[in-house]
Amino acid sequence: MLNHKHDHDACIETALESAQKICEERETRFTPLRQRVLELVWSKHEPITAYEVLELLSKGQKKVAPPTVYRALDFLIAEGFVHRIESLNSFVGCSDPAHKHQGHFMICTKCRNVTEMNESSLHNVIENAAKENGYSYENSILEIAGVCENCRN
Amino acid sequence: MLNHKHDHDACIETALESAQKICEERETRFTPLRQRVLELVWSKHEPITAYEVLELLSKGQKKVAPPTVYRALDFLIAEGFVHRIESLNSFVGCSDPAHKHQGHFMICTKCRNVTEMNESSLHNVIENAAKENGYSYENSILEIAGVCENCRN
DNA sequence: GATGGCTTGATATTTTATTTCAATAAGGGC
DNA sequence: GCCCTTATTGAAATAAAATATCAAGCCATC
Ligand SMILES: [Zn+2]
Ligand SMILES: [Zn+2]
Ligand SMILES: [Zn+2]
Ligand SMILES: [Zn+2]
Repeated sequence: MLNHKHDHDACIETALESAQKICEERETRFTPLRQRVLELVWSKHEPITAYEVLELLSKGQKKVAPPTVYRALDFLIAEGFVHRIESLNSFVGCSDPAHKHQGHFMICTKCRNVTEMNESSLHNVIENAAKENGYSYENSILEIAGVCENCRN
Repeated sequence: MLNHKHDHDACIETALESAQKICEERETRFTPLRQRVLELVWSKHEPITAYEVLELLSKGQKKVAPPTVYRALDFLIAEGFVHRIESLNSFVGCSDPAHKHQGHFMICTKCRNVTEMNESSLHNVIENAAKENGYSYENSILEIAGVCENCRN
C-alpha cells in the first residue's frame, strides 16, 4: 500500500515522459518494448520481479521470452529509470531518473512497499566509509528493512 | 587476494572455535555438517556460492543435495556466523560473530575480496535515516563496490 | 537497395533456491 | 535401559531467476 493515495496513472505517465525526454537528450532508443516494460515496472508501486513483468507483457499480445524482459530491464537500469532491489530479486521505478545515482531503499516488511531515499546525506557518509577502509568508491546498494508508517498504525 | 598475508588455517580454526563456543552458550546444535559448511565458507577468503560449497562438500565423501547446504547456511546465518552478500548471491564468514549485526561490506570489483565494516558509525546513521523516513528499523544490508587498496597498487 | 549496427525473437541451458516427504539422530521423561 | 517428541539430514523433484547463443527484423546511412 502506498503512503499517500495518489493518481498512480499520472505517476506512471510522468515517469514515461521524463524517460522519453532523457532518452532524446542522450540519443538512446526508448523503443516501444522498453516503454512498455518501464510502464509495467511502474504499474505496481512495489517491487516487481522480472517474471511478473514477463507475464504481464505476454498478456494479450504475443508471448515473449525471459531475455526480452531482462534486456529491457538492463537498458532501463543503465539509463537510471529503474533500480534493482537485490534483496528481493525485484525491480522498481526510480523516483528521480534525471540524476544518476545508486538506489538506497527502505523496504516495508509488512506491505512490501519501498521508499527510495534521497541520498544526499547518506551518500557522503557511505563514500567516506569506503575510503576510510582503503577502498575507492564505485557504487553502493543500501536496503533497509523495517515497517513503514502506514503499517505501524 | 587478501590485504595481508596471514595464516588462514588459524583464521578458520578461530572461526570454528568461536562458533562452537557461542553455540554452547546458546544451546544450539553445532553439528558436524554445520561445522564443515562453516569451514568451507571460510576456506575461501572471498564470498563463496552455495553450489561451490555443495561441490566441495561432496568431494570425497557422499554427495549431498542443495537443501543440505542451504539449510546449513540458514543456520549459520541465523546464528550470525555467516553473512549473505546479496549482490553476489554468495556467502562469507563473519568477522565478529559474538555480536549480532547486519553485514555491511565493501567488495573489491577487481579481486572480489570483501571487507566487513565495523558498523559502529554507519549503523546509527542508517538507523536514523530509516526513522527520518518514517520506518521502524529492523535490519539493513549495505554493499559498497570499489577497488581495494591492494588492487589499486 | 545494399550495408552495418542495434534491437528483438526464439530456443536452450545454467544458476540459484525451495518444496515435499522419508529416514535418522538427539534429547527428555520414565 | 526404552518410549516419545522434536530437530536434523537425506533424497527426489521442482521452482525461480538469469544467461548464452544464434537467427531474424528494423532502421539509418550510404
Ligand atoms: Zn533512483
Ligand atoms: Zn508498510
Ligand atoms: Zn559480521
Ligand atoms: Zn582487490
